[in-house]
Amino acid sequence: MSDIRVRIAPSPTGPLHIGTARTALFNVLFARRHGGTFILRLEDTDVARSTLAFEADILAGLHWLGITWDEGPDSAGGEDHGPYGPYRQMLRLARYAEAAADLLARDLAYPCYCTPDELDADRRVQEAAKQPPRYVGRCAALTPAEREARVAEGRAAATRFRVAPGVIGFDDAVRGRVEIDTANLGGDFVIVRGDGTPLYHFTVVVDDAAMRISHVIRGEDHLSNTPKHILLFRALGHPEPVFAHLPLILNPDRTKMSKRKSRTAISDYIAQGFIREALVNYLALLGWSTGSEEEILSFDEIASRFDLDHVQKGGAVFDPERLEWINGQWIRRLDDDDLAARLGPFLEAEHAAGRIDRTPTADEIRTVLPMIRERLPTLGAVGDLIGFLWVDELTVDPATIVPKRWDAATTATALAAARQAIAAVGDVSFESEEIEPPLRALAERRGWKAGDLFMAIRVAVTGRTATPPLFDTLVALGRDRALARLDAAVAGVVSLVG
RNA sequence: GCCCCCAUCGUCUAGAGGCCCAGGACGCCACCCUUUCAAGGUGGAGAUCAGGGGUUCGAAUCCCCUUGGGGGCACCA
Repeated sequence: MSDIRVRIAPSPTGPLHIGTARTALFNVLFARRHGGTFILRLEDTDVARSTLAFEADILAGLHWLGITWDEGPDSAGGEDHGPYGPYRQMLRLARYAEAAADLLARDLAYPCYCTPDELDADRRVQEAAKQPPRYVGRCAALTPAEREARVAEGRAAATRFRVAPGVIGFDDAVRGRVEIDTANLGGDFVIVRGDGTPLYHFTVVVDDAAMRISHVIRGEDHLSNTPKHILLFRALGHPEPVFAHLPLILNPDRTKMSKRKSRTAISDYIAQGFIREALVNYLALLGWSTGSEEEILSFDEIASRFDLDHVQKGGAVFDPERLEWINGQWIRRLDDDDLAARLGPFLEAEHAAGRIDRTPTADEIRTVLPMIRERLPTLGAVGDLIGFLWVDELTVDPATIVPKRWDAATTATALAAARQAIAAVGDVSFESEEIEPPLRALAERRGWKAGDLFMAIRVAVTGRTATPPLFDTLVALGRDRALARLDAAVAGVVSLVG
């Protein structure tokens, strides 16, 4: 195992986001490609917004995608494993406190007694003057006596890190050289809240240092914050990792992908019936490419090709249609048992929602696979596609049964004749090759276009104009039910004739 | 307001000075296949490589400027 160590550090303040999933994916891919270690660390210091439910959603989502970590918590609220634990920040509070005390002792940081109101006021003044927001430094040079006075006032002290003048430069693995003047960092920044809980910029560095992270691969939204992190690494006396900032995933209007404008929760995609192979494939290709024209790739194939050099710099608009196409490609590649098993939950959901009257068995699903596999953009489409197979009372509007070129009388006659022809096919030989010839012969004999006849039958027995191949559908329905539906349809259409 | 990043078909992208008057994929259109819908096949429309200057014998590829877009600037992560 190489000494490459990367991590994903989600915050359990919301369900697993598409962007987090992709960042996690790029990190594992990088680790797997180079024989490194992939770590999962929970950044749960925002106690007000973090929940165990979100934590569970995130871990389950990553597991569902097939993303596994070498170090970190196994499950929500579960045990940590790995030599650098614990891997949830609320369990590492003592370390942050120690690091902060060290910084304080060396005067690299100082206690700040400013109240939120004071800070707000400062910000408003700066805004009015069209100045960039920045900490004014009110507490930067307090004497011991002045500090004691504020404490005596009962003011809580936050800890601020001193930002020294200078230019911070680093070689981003995807963007190249980046240099930022610390004068633009907004002044000394808070690393520990007044209540003693540490803040993100601080914990991320303390932990990345402690966990020996070698490459920080994250979203571009952290690019501007990187100098703060570098300053902290240096203050803590730890070598800086390599940084690699990935392009953002965008809404259709090219702003950072958000819940408001796009579907961002992985669980939504799972619920719609996207499969992990497709999501992984699609996400990997969002911002990265093989450099070749390969499109459909498995996790392992991607892992063997992955590199940071081919990561795009510009943001990428999330394109649901392309995802759906890739999903269809992967669904077609699944073997029967696998596909049937994955379809199960979706059919159960259809049943639970009352759209079908019973949940088909795995065997039943398997027999119907050949006629639906190429017609499923998502697993969730299965109900609309063949749900009619499992409804007891199919209600069909008679008017929809009449083909465009036909009138009701012709339709009634044709359906009745078709009913006879189908009934003539015995129960034992009720196969599509046995059903088709007599129906075609019937159409020819009466001068009907076969397509019209078939369409009338199709709508009569399924209630839809778009279905899997008709004869396979009739077989799947079974002779008795097919005939019963035909009878009902004839009656309906006859009533139309009046 | 300040700082940083980015810029090839509508979208995802190939392209790392001549192989490019720019290739693939999604989507779109047409045709083929066909009982509908898909899938599949074939073909097509679609990008003066954001614009303008350079450098070079030669630039989508290098440099500069402009424009546009995005991100960041919290006692959020």
